[in-house]
Amino acid sequence: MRRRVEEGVCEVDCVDPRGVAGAARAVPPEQALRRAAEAFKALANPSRLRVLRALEGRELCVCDLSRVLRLSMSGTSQHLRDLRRLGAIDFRVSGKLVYYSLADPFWSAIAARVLERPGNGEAALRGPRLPRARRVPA
Amino acid sequence: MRRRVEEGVCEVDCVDPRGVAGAARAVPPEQALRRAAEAFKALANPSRLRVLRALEGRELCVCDLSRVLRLSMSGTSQHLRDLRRLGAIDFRVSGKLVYYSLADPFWSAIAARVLERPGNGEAALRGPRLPRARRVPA
DNA sequence: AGTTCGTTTCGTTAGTTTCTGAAGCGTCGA
DNA sequence: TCGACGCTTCAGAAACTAACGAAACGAACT
Repeated sequence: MRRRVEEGVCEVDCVDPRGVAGAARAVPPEQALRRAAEAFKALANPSRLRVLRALEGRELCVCDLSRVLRLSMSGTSQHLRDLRRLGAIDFRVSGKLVYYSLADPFWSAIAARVLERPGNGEAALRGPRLPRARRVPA
Repeated sequence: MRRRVEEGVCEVDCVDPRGVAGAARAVPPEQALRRAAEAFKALANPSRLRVLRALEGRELCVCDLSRVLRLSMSGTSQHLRDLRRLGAIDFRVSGKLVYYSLADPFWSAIAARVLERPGNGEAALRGPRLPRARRVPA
């Protein structure tokens, strides 16, 4: 006796309506989620993390940074733009050179915490296959 | 009198060889960077952040979660796989249902910190154009 | 003025992410 | 033992990302 299965919805009001309601209340508004996701995206790249470390305690021009990143200067410039949008770095122009430096320590601190985490995100590199569920009595 | 400009490299040994050397020393090894970037990638999505909040203090089955995410069940399942790879969540099978819950508080704490940041990553949403440099004497 | 050169922007290409729907797996209840 | 159903996996479409080289921009020299 099918109910709403036709509509791609599981059972009537599904397993735990109160849990769902509570969860819905606990979830931040869409815009905050999008913002935070954007921020994490800015950190989600090895070259950009490299920049945050390279600038720890020093300022460097784009040219030198591109050497540290082993990346073309235009590629480097684009990563720097992303980090600048995040607010993680700032720059200063002196003649022909543009010197970048850390701006908001919040972001470099977060990067550092994840980088220094013992066996950091190691799980994230385990092959695509995950151990399958072991059955547990209700 | 051109030097190495032909090769796409800026000037001889560029602006600040000592800074470059220091930065190169400060930068973590490639693998650590890749791992951390993977971890941040797992957090860099509004739906996955939503999951981490929804599971705060409760466990939910995939079916209910897909309702909270307003997403197909298969899409939900894939996000859960990613978070599981990260080690952020865990699951428990009971009959036909699979209940997911938070595992390592490290990751949900990081997500929370960024989500709760006042005006979090707001910069990251400023239009693509950034204010251009103001000149500053050397 | 004209050239040089560091930096940024643009245009393109290759690779990645995210979603949906279909097919498959495994458990429960009839 | 069969069908129903929750969940996962697969396959494919659409959108996005990361890299490069070419072109543009602008400050500093001649």
